[in-house]
Amino acid sequence: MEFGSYVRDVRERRLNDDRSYSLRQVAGRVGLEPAYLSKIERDVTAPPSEETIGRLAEDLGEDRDLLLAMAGKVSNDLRQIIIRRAPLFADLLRQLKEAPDHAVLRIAREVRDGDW
Amino acid sequence: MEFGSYVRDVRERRLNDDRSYSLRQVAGRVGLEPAYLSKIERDVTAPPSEETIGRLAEDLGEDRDLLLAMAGKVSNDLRQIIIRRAPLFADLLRQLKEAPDHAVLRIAREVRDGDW
DNA sequence: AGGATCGTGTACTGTGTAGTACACACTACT
DNA sequence: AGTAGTGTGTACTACACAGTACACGATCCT
Repeated sequence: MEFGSYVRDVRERRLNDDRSYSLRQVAGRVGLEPAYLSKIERDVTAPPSEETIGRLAEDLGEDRDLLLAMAGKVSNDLRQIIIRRAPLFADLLRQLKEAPDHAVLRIAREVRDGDW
Repeated sequence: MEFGSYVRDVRERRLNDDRSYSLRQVAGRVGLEPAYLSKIERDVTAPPSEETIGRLAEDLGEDRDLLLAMAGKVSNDLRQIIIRRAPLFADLLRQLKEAPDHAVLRIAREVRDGDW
């Protein structure tokens, strides 16, 4: 699914039981021209900037990283984490490319529990 | 160190025992105008595109991911790995942010040895 | 019936990206 | 002494990015 159609779906679901989720009102809260948000939601134009996607995700109660991913972007803080130790993290990510979800999850859990 | 100065240092080191590493010849092999490479090496202009950095890294025998990182960029294939399973990898990376190098390396090794 | 709200069509703008093209002065051979 | 090669200054270009501004017709409310 495209970024825009997904945003539209989410917004319209919210709109069902909250009239403040009209395109115009969301655009107002997020700080965009309604015409621009309209074009975004119809995928007439490319997804907006990372900052705008962040505000949109917050207003719609969606996961910021997921929304960014649908826009083909990676959050700036993640980019910085990789860049700081580039060859190291590059290798790790390429190793993890084919690893199943539960393995990646297990690793994240182990690291969180601090057993290094 | 800035991207450009680093490239210049590397190139001049190569130039010491191989006259084919003049700015003009490298530019020729990599497919750039000499004036442009000159501006890049003096950090007068922003680092070039990912593709160009890749060709530069190859010609200079440098690590592609490292050079990209110095340019503030992340390789496209890594971005795709994250984007495919965005919230999952986002969480993992944030967990690993403070982990020491040897811990990250150990994880990469374990994954490579396929014990999941 | 009439104002408020709704989504959208069209035109325009400023900034950044990723370079090319050409001319110039300096140095190094031979 | 001449020519080949070196790095650099300046001007320019094409295209993408990230939007704003305004007008329009349709719908809802009361």
